[in-house]
Amino acid sequence: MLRISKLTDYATVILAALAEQPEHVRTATALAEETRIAAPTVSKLLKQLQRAGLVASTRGLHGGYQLARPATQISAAAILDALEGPVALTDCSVGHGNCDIEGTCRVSRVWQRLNLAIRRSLYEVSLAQLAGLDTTQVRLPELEREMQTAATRVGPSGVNRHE
Amino acid sequence: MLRISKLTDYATVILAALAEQPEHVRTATALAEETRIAAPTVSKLLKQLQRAGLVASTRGLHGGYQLARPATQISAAAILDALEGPVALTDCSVGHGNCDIEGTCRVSRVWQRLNLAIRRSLYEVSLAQLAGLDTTQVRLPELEREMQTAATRVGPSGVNRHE
DNA sequence: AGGCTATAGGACCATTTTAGTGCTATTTCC
DNA sequence: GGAAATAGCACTAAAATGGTCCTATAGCCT
Repeated sequence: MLRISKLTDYATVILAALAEQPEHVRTATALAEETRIAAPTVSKLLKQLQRAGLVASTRGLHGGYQLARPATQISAAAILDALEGPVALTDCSVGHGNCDIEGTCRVSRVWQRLNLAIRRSLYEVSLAQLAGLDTTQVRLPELEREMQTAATRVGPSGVNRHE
Repeated sequence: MLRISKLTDYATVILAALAEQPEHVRTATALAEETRIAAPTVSKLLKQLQRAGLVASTRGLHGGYQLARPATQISAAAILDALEGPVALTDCSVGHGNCDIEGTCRVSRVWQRLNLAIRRSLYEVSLAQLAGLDTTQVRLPELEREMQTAATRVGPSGVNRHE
């Protein structure tokens, strides 16, 4: 769990494709072929990304999509926000007013803190890094060592496939 | 998004209740009353937690549940693992063998890194901290400042309610 | 021994969320 | 005006989630 949706994963692949040639305008169908993702899905995702301001679109003949700003200025958090709304570990936040133990519940405070920790990590990673274009500066230094030690217990989780 | 399920949230509340009196054995129904969570749900969750080794159970008359080990030695990651399986940002990990762009996909590497960053945060927080019993040492120092600056843009997300 | 009280482990169903498709309107170039 | 593209919905199918119930088993007490 704590997974991102498949659509968000697709969106990342699409954005990464756009990031490789930022000034080149491409159509949704062209991107579908390039990424091997179903055309209607690509189209739908691009519309969402446009609304969120991550990609710019031109309509009409010879229209298409391109990144709205440099890949270095698009964070992973922005991508998640665009497709899934803001990160919130617990549902409680969208409250329906029926929490009985609200007053005595001390659990929330630290969930909130974790929430921010995760969000911070997502802010620090750019699309350029996700796409592998900015290899010089992946700013999660404290994790370099962790990656080796934790590889065994995380198992195949981190090995992503995109379809 | 990136939320934990409601059941995991419940589980945390239940565990927090157990953490307050670690040596006191309580029944599922007693915990249900205490936490105001529906009894069958509490029972179901406790069974899962028992299987995961987070709580110890005694059967028969005067049976019930208690923490299997001190609250300081139960991490948030362990709780999530128990209820939702290991954290994996992308579905790809549970592969069905139909990823077309596997070879050329450079996106995965950084998702993996983010995955570990998140996991690390979850490892560093114990049940004792979640329950507010161990206020002395909440080990996410770099976030203290972030919490203030980010409070505005995160909105009500972090304000949890438990029902 | 027998009954009461508790957990163990399923099977099961309703609801919600997610994924994916399709249709119509609009914009722009030729 | 027509062709090619995006914009914005509405809709359906499938999967995950949340929640309930039933039967089996273990332990204590009379």
